[in-house]
Formats: sequence, C-alpha cells, structure tokens
Amino acid sequence: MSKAAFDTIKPRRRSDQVTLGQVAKAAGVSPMTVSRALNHPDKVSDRTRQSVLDSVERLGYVPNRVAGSLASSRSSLVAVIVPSLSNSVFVEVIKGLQETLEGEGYQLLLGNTDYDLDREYQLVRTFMGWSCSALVMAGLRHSEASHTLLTNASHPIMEIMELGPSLDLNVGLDHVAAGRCMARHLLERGYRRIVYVGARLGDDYRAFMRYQGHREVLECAGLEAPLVELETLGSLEAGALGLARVSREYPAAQAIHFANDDLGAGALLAANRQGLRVPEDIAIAGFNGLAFGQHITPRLTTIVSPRETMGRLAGQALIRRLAGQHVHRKRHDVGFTLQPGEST
Amino acid sequence: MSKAAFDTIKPRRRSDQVTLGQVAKAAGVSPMTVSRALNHPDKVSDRTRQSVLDSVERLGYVPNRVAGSLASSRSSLVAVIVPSLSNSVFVEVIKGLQETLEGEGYQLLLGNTDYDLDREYQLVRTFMGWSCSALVMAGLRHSEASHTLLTNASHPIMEIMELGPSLDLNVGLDHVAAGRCMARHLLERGYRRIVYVGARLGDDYRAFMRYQGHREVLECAGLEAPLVELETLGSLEAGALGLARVSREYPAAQAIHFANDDLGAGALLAANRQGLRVPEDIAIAGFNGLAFGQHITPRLTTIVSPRETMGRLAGQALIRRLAGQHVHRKRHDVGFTLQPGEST
DNA sequence: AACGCCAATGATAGCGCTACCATTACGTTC
DNA sequence: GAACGTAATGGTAGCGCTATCATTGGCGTT
Repeated sequence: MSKAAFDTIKPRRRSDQVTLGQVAKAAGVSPMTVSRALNHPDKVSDRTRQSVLDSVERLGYVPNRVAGSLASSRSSLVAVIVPSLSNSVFVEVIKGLQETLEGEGYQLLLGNTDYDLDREYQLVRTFMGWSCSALVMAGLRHSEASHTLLTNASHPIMEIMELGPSLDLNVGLDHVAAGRCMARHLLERGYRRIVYVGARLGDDYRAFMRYQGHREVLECAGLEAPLVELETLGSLEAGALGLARVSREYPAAQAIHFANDDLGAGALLAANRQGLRVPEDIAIAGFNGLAFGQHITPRLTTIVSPRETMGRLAGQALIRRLAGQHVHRKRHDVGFTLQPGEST
Repeated sequence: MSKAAFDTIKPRRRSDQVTLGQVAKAAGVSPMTVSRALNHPDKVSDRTRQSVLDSVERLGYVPNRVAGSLASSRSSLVAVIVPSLSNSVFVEVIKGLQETLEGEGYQLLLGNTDYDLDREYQLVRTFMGWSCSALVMAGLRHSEASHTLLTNASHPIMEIMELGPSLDLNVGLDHVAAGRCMARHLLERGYRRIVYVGARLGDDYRAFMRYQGHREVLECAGLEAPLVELETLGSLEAGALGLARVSREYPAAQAIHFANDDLGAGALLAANRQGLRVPEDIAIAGFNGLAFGQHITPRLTTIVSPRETMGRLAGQALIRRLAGQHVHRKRHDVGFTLQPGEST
C-alpha cells in the first residue's frame, strides 16, 4: 500500500528540508529553545546549547532565514545600490562594505542602477520588500518616489561617495572641493588653457560637481573652463578619444583635467603611443587614485579618494547603528589627497 | 482616552507597512486576487487588475518578498559566490550575471570567500537558508561539507570560470589548455628559459592549472619549468616584485609567464621604469586580457577570456532553467584567445 | 518557612504571503 | 435544457520561524 494512502491531510511542504522543529525533537527541547540556542546562545544553558548544536550537526539543519526574517520582521540583508559595476571605484567601496558586514553576519544584496534614478527607485522598492537591515546607496540625489520610500524606511540608510544633506547617515567626500583642488594645482603648475573632459555629466553628478569646482577656480582666475563631454563613462578607450577631441576642438589646450583616472590614463597612454610629450605638449590629470595610474610613465597626477576605507567606515557605522549604539558622525568626510605625478 | 485602551489584543506587527490585505480591502477584492494581480497578471480580469494596481499605487504598497518567499518556498534571489572582489575578472562576471538576471526580476546576493573553502561552505549554508532560485559559484573545487549541501540543493547550481566535472551547470574555460597555449607561444617565439610566476597557487586553483599546462608543454620540449610563487594575489606591485624575484633567482630567464595580467602589467611597467627592454631583455606574458594591458607599451601578450560573456551566458542558462526550459549545454566552453602583444 | 528573584524553558499566536482547492458565473455543446 | 467546460475569484490552511508572555525550579533573604 502506498504511503500516500495514509496521508489524509496532504502536507504543504515541498522541500524535505530539516526544520527547527525536527532539531527540537531530536534534542528533546522545544522549538523555542532551539531558536534561542542558535540566535541568543547566552540565553540557554551550556548543556542544552551543546545538545542542540549536536542535533543541528547530526541532522544537517540549515536555518531558514526567510522564515526567521518574516517572524522577526528584519533580515540579515544589507542592500547596496551602486550606479555601475564597470567603475572599479564602486567595486572597491563594495569590497570595504563586504569585509566589515560579512564578518557581522550580514549578506549583501547588490543592485546596479546604471546611473538611472528610475532604476534606483525600482531597486529601493524591491529591496525594501526584503526587510533589509540597512540600505547603502551611492549618491545623495534620488527621485521623488525614492525619497518618499526612503524617508518612511525603518532601517538605517547610508548614502556614500559624496557629502551633503543626507537622509540619514553619510560617508563621502566633497567633490566640488576636489575639483577646485585639481584646478588650483593645474594653475600653480602654470597651465592656463585647461579643458575638463567628462562623460555623461548629466548622470554622473559627482563628476559634474568636480567640474563645478574646477570651473569656479578657473573663472576666479579670469580663465575660461571649456568642457568636452564624452558618451562613454570611464574607460581607457574613452580617454584616448577624449584626448583626440581636445586636440581637435581645443588645439591650443595646455592641460586636460579628466573626470576620472580611467579617462586620464587612457589619454596618457594614447599620448605616449602618439609620441606626444606629457606634460610638455599636454598635461593630464585624473581623479580617483587608481593603482595603475601610479605605475605608468609619467605617473598620472590625480586625487586619491579612500574608497575601500569609505566602504569600511560606512559598514562600521551601520554595524554600530544596528547594534543600537550611537553613531558619532552622521556625516563623515573621508577627505581626499592630491597626488601629483609627472603628468602635470 | 488613549487609543491603546481599546486594544485588548496587542497586535504583533511592528512596522506599519501596508499589507496585501489592506490593498485587497481598498480594491474590494480578496487578498488572493491581489496576489494574482501582481504575480500572475494574466490570471485576473483587466478591470480587477487595474483596480488592484490603483490601490497599490494609492496606498504605496510594497510587496513583502520575505513573506512571499516563505509561502512559496522560493525567492527571487540568486546567490553569487566569488573568491575575490579585488580581481576585476570576477567583477566582470558578476556584471554579466547582474545584467541578465536583474532584467528577469532576480536580485544578486553576493558572497566573497577570499579563496577559502571553509568560508565558501559558510556562504553556501547561509545562502541556502535564503531559498535562493539559483547559486552561482566560481570554481569546481569545494569542501566536502559544501558538496553535501550542494548535491542536496533543490535549485540549479552554476559553476563558472573553469570547466570540468560539475555538480549541475557549468560555464567556463579550460585553464590547463590556456596554460599550454601560452607556453607554446613562448616556445614559438624562441624563448627557452621561461619562469612561471603566480601567487597563492594552493588557493588559486585556476592559476595552478594554467601552470600545469605550461609545465606540461615545457617538459615535453625537454625544458624545465621553474615556478616563483608570490604572497599577494594579482596587483601591479606584486608584478613588480615578481620581476625582481625572477631577476634575482633566475638571472638567465628569457621570459616570464605570469598567472594574470595584473602581475604581468605590473612587471612590464616596472621593467619600463627600470630601463629593461621588453621583450629583448625579458619577455612578459599574462592572462585575462584586461583592457589596460592593451594600452601600455609594449602591449602585453595575454590570453583573453570572455568574462562578461561568461557571466551573461551563465545568467541566461539559469534563466532558461528557472523558466523550466531545457538547457542545451550543461557544460559550456567559452574558450579563450591568445592575444600576442609586443611584450613577447 | 514564606517570599521574591532570576535563569531556563515552554506554549501560544502570529509574521504577510501563496498553494490548493472550492465556488461562482457564464457560455457551449448535443 | 441538462450537462459540461472554462475563466475569475474566494476561503482555508499553512510556509518555518520568533516575540511575548507564562511557567518552572532553584537560590538567597528576612
């Protein structure tokens, strides 16, 4: 006779996963005690805890985090929303976050907006549905819909990369100041005809802010601040293209301030290949402080941002907040450093 | 009188999130109909669907995915486990996965093992608790504990990067063949005293397999295949260090086969700085086909692996599988291409 | 000896959603 | 016109866990 014949009530369970209840039975305790033994080990006696852990091991029990999250209405997920994975800057920040948060038992839920605020909204919405412990996002600009959702959120929100009026926590740096800093550096070196080259500045607001700072300084010095805008975001090819466009559109240019190191290094290497002397024929500067800029000849003048540190600090602040501790600096300026190379 | 005085039974809900039930009430239908309107739109009438969507909008309802996943015992999460986020190779694969899967409504859960099989196990265990739709992991080697867990998993498992006997689906390339390919190239160019430089080959099994292929070819040609092993995984600094160690330990070396492009490019740029002629004084080859290797002078000889494509193919295969369709190739060789530069 | 206190454990009642059937209304068929 | 199929909707019963309160028993206090 088939086993099913006995099952008058058909069980709903589709997987034959071991459940907490089965562990409880095996250990001779109540489910609640198993839950405590696993999540609040100090709340059960040593004997009980050991017996529960033995049963867990023996049965191969894997806690169902979905059920746990539903019951407690919070999850061990931390959502991270970045505008791009092609740009190593965001990857390094993710790495910093990952290192700090994984150690505390959180898992990263990753989303990519591709610099699209609508996609950002969709991601925020989706991630909210996961009862995340926290939400980390790059940038301070959001759509109105996102803003509504975010202000009603019950978890901490960490905005990173830039600095300014934030929803909750903020770790980043001042991009306008960074733009000013590099512009001043170029002026000090004696360059006067300086072109800023960026890409999709309407989307990449931080690059736009750096341009703002750059322009401000140049205009204060009575100089023009021409802008060349490319289609492609950071890439070495785009940098080479940027150099070509500047040569064509601004043949008298003495220096190029690139929005990032990918562009800058691309231009520098292209100049090398073309036999252009850097900085004599054209000076080149970037932004980010990517490693390879310091290995090429001449070394790329750049502004170093502490990216992995930024991720780590953001992670640490979140951990503190989630542990119920006070976060001292809701806005944390990680600063930046001008790193002069021989390219300017 | 306080409102609470009426609440004899205190509700358990901690957040004041709008629920599906409230949407149902607002739309004048049953919760079940709201669920269908959102998840199986073709199962409800146009009129009902519209009315439900209106209520969703009006109330600002955000579906609770945790509850949904528990009830349906599957989630829209796809777990991705990689050994490193410092290596752009994995980031590019993640990008490919992300592009394909995000469009189909999946979210990526990201884990980093740092080349540690125990951490891999912990991650697998944790991610299993999330009832993921699929699990993507780099590599075919797992601890016994992971293996047990993985073979009992009810979701598809995609192993990427390398090729071989896999648990379920597999998209990757043959690293032994790649090692052979580069070794043959170096022999064809006339080099005889060739050193392989890698890092943590005990952990980085793919780099080790490339060395195997390399050694096989050299030994067939009656040559030795000395190995220099570094502490740090791919980085430009480590590459420079590798060059230095080879100069010291194998001063007669004619060519260096580096385990990856970061090392190769680091060595190449260091050679440039030191005035060593590449390839006359020392030939240098890498692996991966990273962009910047093709922008430096001389261009780095390398083997290009289609990384983003690999991620995309893996994502597409998973999507097919999750849609219940047949996946034609459970093992998919994405191949590789030798890209000779002037560095060899 | 009676009392309170605390640590350890258990029983109960959901968390917000969906699988699974039951039901309804309305055409179609012979 | 009775039987039948089908599309749309609803009711019920959980999914596997944890918050909350209740209960127990051992201990120190007066």
